Amino acid sequence: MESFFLHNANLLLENPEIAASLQEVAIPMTFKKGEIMHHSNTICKHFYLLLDGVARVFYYRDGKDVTVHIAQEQESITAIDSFIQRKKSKYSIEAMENIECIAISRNDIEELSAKSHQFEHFGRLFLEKIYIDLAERLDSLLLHTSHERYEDLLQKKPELFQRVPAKHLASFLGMTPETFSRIRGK
Amino acid sequence: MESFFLHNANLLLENPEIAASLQEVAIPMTFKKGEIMHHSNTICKHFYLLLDGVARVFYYRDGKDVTVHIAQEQESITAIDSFIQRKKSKYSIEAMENIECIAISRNDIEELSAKSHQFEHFGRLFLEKIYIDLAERLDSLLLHTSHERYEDLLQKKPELFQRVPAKHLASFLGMTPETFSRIRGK
DNA sequence: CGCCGAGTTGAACTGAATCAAGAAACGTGG
DNA sequence: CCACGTTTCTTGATTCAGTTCAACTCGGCG
Repeated sequence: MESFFLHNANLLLENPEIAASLQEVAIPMTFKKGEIMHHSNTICKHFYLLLDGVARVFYYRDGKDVTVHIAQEQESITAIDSFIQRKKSKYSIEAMENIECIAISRNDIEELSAKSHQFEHFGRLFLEKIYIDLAERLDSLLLHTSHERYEDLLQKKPELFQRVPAKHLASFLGMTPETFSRIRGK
Repeated sequence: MESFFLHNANLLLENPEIAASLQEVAIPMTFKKGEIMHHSNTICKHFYLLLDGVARVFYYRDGKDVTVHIAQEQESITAIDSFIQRKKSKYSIEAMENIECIAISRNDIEELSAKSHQFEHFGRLFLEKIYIDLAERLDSLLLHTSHERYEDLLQKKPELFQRVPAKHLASFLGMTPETFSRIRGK
């Protein structure tokens, strides 16, 4: 397993033409720690590439706050359901540190895709990548124990354990804070 | 939740130009019940659109046969990991009834995508769709009990309960055959 | 007929959730 | 910079859904 749904945006930025197109429409934005970058039940109009800081996507599952995605620098984050389906999202996005990022609007992405075959192509590649990530995440949740998922994340993204509150890592890994704490305490 | 990962291929066929392009490269194929349409540990070169019959994608998770996708008529099936990443797949595909289908090779899809912006566009839409399906499947497994997942599938795809052996439905729903049987017996 | 895989049923087990309560960390205002 | 209240984390006891293991039944097919 590679990224555990932490999308690396390099795919988009490493191609000069794509990067240049994105430059033109990118809007630099900042968010303060704790700020909600996107509110659930609204349409998410932006796709964010983080330059600094950590953010998470979460929603309320049976009244409980569940984190489904965490992104750091060089990674992307959006309310994917809304972004794809152009309907109100069940997800919110929260800045967990002060964030510097660039935002690209859904409309601009559509326009660039319509205009440029190559851009459309990279859009497809990006979706292929996050699809595989998601399939791996699903496998991990079904196949591995809480212990194994904890160790896996610890190995792949140790920084997160310093930067993100334990309760959010716990729900991201599909376990309760109590279980997370017990595993941490060996 | 809509499709529980049962991709409907109408997206591809309802557009006349796309359908016509696909016609040109589509290879009609048949498989007998029980036949393996794709062997794991080989590269899956085809994407199948089923015209008649039921097939499943499965792999061995800790030595156990786990079904991860089931497709009927008008739906598509492939070893998605291999198809996207062009590497050996961990999945196999098995015909659970005699199958009539058309096969489209990965190469042809790539060529059509390179040649036709519109085709590329539909490729992207298709991926968006299966991404949302997969996200819903993940949610379902985390949020709902075995009971609820059973009822959900029963309501959405009652035909499958006649056509597919219980043990495969069980693993598809993320439970043991015993649990499946107990739920079925009310 | 007799076999064999599939399905059912029962009993014991278990990983993780839940409930509860105390300790530590945080941040906000004085 | 400290005090206080709130949130987060830890630790323990209990519960539960679902797995595992095992035995038995059924139905199709040689």
